[in-house]
Amino acid sequence: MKTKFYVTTPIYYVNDVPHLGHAYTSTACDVMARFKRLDGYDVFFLTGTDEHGQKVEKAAARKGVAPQEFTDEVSSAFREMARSMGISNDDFIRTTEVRHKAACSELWKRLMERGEIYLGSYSGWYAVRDEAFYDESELTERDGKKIAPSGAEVEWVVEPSYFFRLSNWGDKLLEFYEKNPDFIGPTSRRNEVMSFVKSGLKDLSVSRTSFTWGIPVPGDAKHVMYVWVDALTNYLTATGWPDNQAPRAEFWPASLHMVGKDIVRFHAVYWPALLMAAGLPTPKRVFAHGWWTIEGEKMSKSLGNVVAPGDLVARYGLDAVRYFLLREVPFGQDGDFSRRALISRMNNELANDLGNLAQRTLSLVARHCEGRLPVRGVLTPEDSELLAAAEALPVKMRPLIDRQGFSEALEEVWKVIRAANAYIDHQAPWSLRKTDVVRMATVLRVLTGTLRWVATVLQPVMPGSMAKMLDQLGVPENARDFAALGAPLPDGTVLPAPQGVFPRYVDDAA
RNA sequence: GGCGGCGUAGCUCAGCGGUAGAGCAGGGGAAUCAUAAUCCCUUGGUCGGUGGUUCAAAUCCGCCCGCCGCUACCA
Repeated sequence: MKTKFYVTTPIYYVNDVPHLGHAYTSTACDVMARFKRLDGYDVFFLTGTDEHGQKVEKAAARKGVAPQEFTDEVSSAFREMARSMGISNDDFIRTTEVRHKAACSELWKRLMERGEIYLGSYSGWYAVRDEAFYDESELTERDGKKIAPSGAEVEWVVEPSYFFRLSNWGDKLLEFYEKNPDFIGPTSRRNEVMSFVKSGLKDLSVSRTSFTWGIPVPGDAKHVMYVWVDALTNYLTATGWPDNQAPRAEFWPASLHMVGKDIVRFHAVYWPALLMAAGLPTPKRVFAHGWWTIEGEKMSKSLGNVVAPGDLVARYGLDAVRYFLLREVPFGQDGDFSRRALISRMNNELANDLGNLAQRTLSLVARHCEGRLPVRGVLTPEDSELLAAAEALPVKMRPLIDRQGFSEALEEVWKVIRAANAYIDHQAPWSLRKTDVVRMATVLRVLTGTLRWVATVLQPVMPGSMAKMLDQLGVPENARDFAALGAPLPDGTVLPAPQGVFPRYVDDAA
């Protein structure tokens, strides 16, 4: 039986339209999912939308539509984003679905039964104008009145609220982090989370009475669940929970929750605490990636520089964008998305290094080997060295991918591609054609073999382009996973006419 | 304020106790199979500053300077 691998994107909040950041998270998860599938895992890849909460309720009201109608529309925009980015998710969950409400209610009931949730009251300085609570320390005084940073007047408000006994779980969380050093990545986030927990946890207010667009609290319809309790539960819902006979029940606990750095706390503190409190297994890993700036500036609506994934794909091509996102920046750090950097990667690495290597190799095969996979003769040390480097790729990449080291994994592949370019130059098969045809055949076969390994391991990042390259290398569709790499293709396999996979990007703006 | 991190070639970064590295950018050369792509060689750094530990420090410790993150109830 195959090992299970369950990866999730956050469910995207429908108060926003899909932008580069969403595409980034989803693409990273997609690469995880595709890599694991190629490596023989049984993968469940989940994405979806988070649709409850006051912001959504208000946004719908502003548009003059019912919340459900509003979320239907925005949710479909996220579905479309996934399609345009080539995301291979197995399910798309919406928190407004019946299955999800059922799972949330069940989780709530269990927490109540275990005494982990109690009815109390939430009190604080509330600004009616801002509809927000402020901490005492944020307030200033004017004419004897407390004033919020926004300038709004605040008043002391007490309202009933259910609370989760988060304060009981601090020590258990710390113990959990110690025992599972890989639970939070990268390490800098782990440090932050641990210091946050060490500073002491307060009980968490987990219901709201100030709006109604949410999942009702079982047995107390005046309250709706705090949106994060609702949202986090989606990961469980999608496995069919609480039905332990559901087809996907075996996927819990999740292998990896990919998140943006802004929502680490919810995933690395609240979520495991809720699960432990409910007596359920905790996810294996939470990884927080960084943000993109656009041409050196923060992406924001007011700057008008929000990048729509669809526009990028239309202009530069899907695989180039996916490659750039994962190659340009060490995953976990912030990075800058610039047109110049993207084009540089496209032309130097995709067109020149890889595309041109395939093209020059395959056109020599087409012209001088009758378009058939040539016979490999006796190997020289140079031949063996290149092949060994290519064949080591899955082994080298596995641990890197397991800790989301995408750019490092790609760097490993490019080391092999650069070595192959050096090899073809040194071996000069175009000269061997006149002096030693047998040797020429061996050199070309070593190169097509190397390219097959390279194209195979690059499929998760660039599925479309690598499918084309594997077509040209004569690799049948059922022989494109890692397990199939062990069996060389038959000599004489007929190859299609070579075609460029990565054209150079010529700037037409100039 | 507290806790944590970072500051290494023009740019992006790796190295984290043993005579400074990669990619890109710049310079020179080779080759001509290929998407004018490729290959080889090369310029360039007192590793933020300053004290200390050590036979030996970019690497460990102290202080200083400069950036950045976290420091809970919008999601």
